[in-house]
Amino acid sequence: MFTSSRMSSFHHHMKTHTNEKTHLCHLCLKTFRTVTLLRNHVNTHTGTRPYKCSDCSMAFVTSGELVRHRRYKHTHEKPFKCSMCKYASVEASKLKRHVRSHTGERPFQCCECSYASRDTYKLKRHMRTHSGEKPYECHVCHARFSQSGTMKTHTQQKHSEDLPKHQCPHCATIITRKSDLRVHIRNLHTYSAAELKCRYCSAVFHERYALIQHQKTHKNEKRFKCEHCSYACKQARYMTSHIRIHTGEKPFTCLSCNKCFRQKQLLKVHFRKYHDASFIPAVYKCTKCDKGFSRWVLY
DNA sequence: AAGTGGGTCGCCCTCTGCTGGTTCAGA
DNA sequence: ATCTGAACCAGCAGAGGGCGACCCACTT
Repeated sequence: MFTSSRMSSFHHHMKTHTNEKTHLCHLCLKTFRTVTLLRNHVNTHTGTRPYKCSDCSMAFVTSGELVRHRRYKHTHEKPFKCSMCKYASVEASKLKRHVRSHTGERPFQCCECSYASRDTYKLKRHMRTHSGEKPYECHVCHARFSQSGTMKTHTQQKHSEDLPKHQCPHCATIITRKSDLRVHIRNLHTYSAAELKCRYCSAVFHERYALIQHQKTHKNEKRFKCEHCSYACKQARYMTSHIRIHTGEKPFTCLSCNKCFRQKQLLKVHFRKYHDASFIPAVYKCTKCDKGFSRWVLY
């Protein structure tokens, strides 16, 4: 309800209800209620910005814009304070938008899917996922992206020489993206309540990285030891064939002369030597004593 | 009537962080 | 040859900063 002690103010107020816009912009034919509004509008055409900032080179059409600019850039005065957290903003609309992050309100519904956003920009940006629009192009390889940030990261990682690196605080690993470092820490350096057992011995760990480091110590170890002699080897398959020395087992039989062998390889060598007519043993000569060998392995 | 200050709506931008598919080296 | 898993990568959403344009009430 508008009240005023002055008749002029009352008349002025009443004009706001008439929608009477008599001031015409001769450049775009738009009409305005007051001369001031028209003048401000014409200034947007001409580029006239009478309100200049004393602390930087910015200039504005209206005094209100200047005040707001000064709050953002120079005074940092933030009159709109959130009652639920420490957030404060220069503009009421920003506070309104921020409050939605507390209430969960999402007034902007996508017409193509169930997504709803808290502000118009996010909905507009989301709509690109339906339209396939990719307005941002890499100036080097011309790859296209739907968001500027994605393009920026791409350019930095693919085409920049001094790209930032992220050192893991727990190990020597260096990872190019901060978010990937977080994944690395989560997967390898986070305490696990469940025991992580070494696949080669009885050791147990509660952190994956420690387990992996420990398992590496087994790498050159001859873990497979013969129960009957001092023989040891790195792989189980070698032990299987070694054990046949003690058991006398010879599972590979030559079909030409019925001779039996412990290893498939031994049978192969036998067959080529005694039954394969096309086989010509290669002669490998020692570079130092000129002695000849029929097999490279003996050399 | 003109000027001023506060307010609203809308647009665009950046920074940030998570997610899931792909690649590649080592087992 | 195959499997596994860590790092790489693009996609996409959340949050907030900054400005343009305009409107309105009040004061001068």
